[in-house]
Amino acid sequence: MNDYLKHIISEALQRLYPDLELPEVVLEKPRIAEHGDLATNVAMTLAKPLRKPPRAIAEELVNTLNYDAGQLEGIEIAGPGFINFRFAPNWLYTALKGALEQGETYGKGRQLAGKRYQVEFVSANPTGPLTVGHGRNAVLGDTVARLYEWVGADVDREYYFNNAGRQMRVLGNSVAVRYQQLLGREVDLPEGSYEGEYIVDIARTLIEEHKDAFIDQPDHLIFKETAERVIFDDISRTLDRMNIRMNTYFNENDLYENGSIDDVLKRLDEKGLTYKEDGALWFKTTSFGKEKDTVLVKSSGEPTYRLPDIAYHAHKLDRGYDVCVDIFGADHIATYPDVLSALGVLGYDQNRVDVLVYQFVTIVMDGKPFKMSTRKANFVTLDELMDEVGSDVTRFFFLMRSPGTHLEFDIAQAKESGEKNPVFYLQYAHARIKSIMRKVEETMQFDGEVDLPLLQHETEIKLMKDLLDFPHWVISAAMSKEPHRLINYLNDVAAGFHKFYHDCRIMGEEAKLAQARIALLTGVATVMANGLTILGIDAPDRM
RNA sequence: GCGCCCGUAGCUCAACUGGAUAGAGCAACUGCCUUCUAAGCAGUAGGUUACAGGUUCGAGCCCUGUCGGGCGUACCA
Repeated sequence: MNDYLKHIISEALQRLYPDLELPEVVLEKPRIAEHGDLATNVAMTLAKPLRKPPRAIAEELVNTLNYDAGQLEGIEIAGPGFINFRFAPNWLYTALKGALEQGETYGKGRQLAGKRYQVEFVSANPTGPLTVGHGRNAVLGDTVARLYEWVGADVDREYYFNNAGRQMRVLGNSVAVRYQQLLGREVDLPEGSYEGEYIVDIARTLIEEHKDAFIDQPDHLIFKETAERVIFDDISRTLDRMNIRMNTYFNENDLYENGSIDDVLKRLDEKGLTYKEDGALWFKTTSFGKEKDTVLVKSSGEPTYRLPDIAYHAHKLDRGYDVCVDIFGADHIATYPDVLSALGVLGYDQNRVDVLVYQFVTIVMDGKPFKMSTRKANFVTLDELMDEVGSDVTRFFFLMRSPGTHLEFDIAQAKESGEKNPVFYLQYAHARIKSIMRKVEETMQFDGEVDLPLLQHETEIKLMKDLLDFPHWVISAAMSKEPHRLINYLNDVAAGFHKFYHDCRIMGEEAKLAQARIALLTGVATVMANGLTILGIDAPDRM
């Protein structure tokens, strides 16, 4: 319908004003239902170049418009010069029928068909369990990946980690100290160690497996390696509970072993963009508008994290992805321009790297902001949260707000809210429909074709129109990387259904009407189920 | 100091990236269950979109400045 209108409008404009450079015709759904189904503002945008009042242009345009009366019921000029289009009811029924035929594929698009996408997210180093602080990253990344899949892309999910840095050494030592303590040695945990109880658990498993074999070798790699293994197991179990399955875990160390790091250094050097000073190797970021140059290799010979970051992105693009998407919090925003600059220098198309930056989550506990620290072990893990509220509520909570705004996560409220949490509003709509279906199946019999035009009630019309918007919102959420748009939409659909539930009945109605209504509800259930699937949230048949 | 993000109802947040009368959920108040799930529906109340200018047919959204908050600004990750 959208394309059809665009087409006839452009055509009319061409006939009216042959000399004019055609503007892009924008159609949008008016916020207010009385304003029709779709509206365009072309008349207003043309007011200036044509030096005519917008309403006059709109009138000329409407008069020359060639349209099929079977598709459009009415065209009006309103306000400062909007042209409002009203669809013929027939169009609505045909479209609904089409949606019903698609069933669980309804809403799938082909916008990114044939494209290979990679989404890199979570990427927490294995120093401790995932906390609610990681939750937003994990859920956003996975859901954006699902959205890309839904619009046709082939998507890989990747977890990038580093097990070689200072923090990991501290981790290994923390385990070693706990190990010694458990075996009766008087050793103090050094300042800055990991204090969490899980460290003691890891030490305990080491004792079970090896007794006191390593009591005099606190520097033995087994401490770090065991910790890493146990913690990674824990992390992937947590992700699994949240319906997140990674395709690959990429170790930063591979970039050193496969030569990517050296390769990047060499190629940057060939472009004359690096130099040595004070024993360190610098990247001339000033030539890209930054105030200072950036250190790539410290005077100690150790690279800064920026160098592997660059190499990692180059490596990802070399692996053949059309687009690589990073999900990260506002604190990492600074690295992004450097990586992009470097990739540009290395000859990559910078548009192949895309970033979703989300604002921080403020944890509120006992009514006060709560600063978490993995090291100091004052944190709430995602597992603990899911024990309380389940994974549906957890996912929903992180998705319901725009990534660009700060998210306040009140632990107490999330735990309390349980049943009255907004996610239940959506699930309830689905369960309620399924319940009706079960009842109807037992008591009513339908034969013959469904007669959709029997759906005439105001709330039925509204519902039908809402259902037909689903594909639009999937695309919108995917392309903007803003899953909350889909949530807002599903909320509207659920509200429309709940209203329908009160306005219209099925059991006790005349059979043909009941049959048509069941068809409509099938559509609603489909949209709710498909939408919740995209969000990684269960659509229960009963609650 | 400089850079990025944010500031919308008492609270938490929307507003499809410049459209028509700024909307939901909590919290408050009022109604609606002998009929398909009241985890619901209908209604009342709540706003100078932080402030001051500017751009244009039109601004919560764009530009400038001010105030307030967050994050950066490391030879830390």
